[in-house]
Amino acid sequence: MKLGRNFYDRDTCQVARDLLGKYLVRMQNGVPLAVRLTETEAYIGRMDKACHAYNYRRTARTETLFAQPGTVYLYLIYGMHHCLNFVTEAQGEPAAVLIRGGEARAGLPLLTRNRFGKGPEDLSPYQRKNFLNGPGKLCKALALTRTENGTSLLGDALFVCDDLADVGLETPPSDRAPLTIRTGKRIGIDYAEEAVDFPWRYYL
DNA sequence: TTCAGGATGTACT
DNA sequence: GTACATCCTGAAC
Repeated sequence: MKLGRNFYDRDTCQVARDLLGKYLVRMQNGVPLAVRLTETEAYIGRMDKACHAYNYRRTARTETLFAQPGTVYLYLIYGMHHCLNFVTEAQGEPAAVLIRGGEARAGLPLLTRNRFGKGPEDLSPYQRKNFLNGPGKLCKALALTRTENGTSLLGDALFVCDDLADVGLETPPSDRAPLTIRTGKRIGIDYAEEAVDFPWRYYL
């Protein structure tokens, strides 16, 4: 079923871990796009120098991080890529999970069209391999931009669910195998001093 | 397969 | 003015 507010209203690392293997569903013009989540990272403002809202820093950009759990935090990075995050913990606690990677499960033709401007059958092996393995790539394939910043994950346009049957699709049996969750240091935050070593990256 | 370097716009100092 | 929770390309191996 669709994950509710209570799922996001928890410890951020726990949410990041629990999101692995779940399905992110995005409705684009009535077409369901579904991605199985395989890589996430936790960011916690109260003590994490890698977080945009470190030490409760409140600006126009970080305002979304203080919103209710289950809110979408979407920003532009390096002038050209978007990063999708799910706000966690109680309202007023700036924290979120960055969605770093996934695997396509539904809506493949539209996903590849968004990402590469062509159909699945026309992808090169390199494009197949590097399809959704990065936060910017995932946003491009799902057609997510800052327009979605501040929107809710509890609605019908963008949400996460346990099972593809919730969207009228079939969950592949291989997705039901037990998950092996790995952890490691987060990517691309070399500036974050002691937080560089926090093992807050989770992946299958 | 790996690596270096460039693209590009916004937030914040 | 500087830094940035990234991605792509082309060259070398």
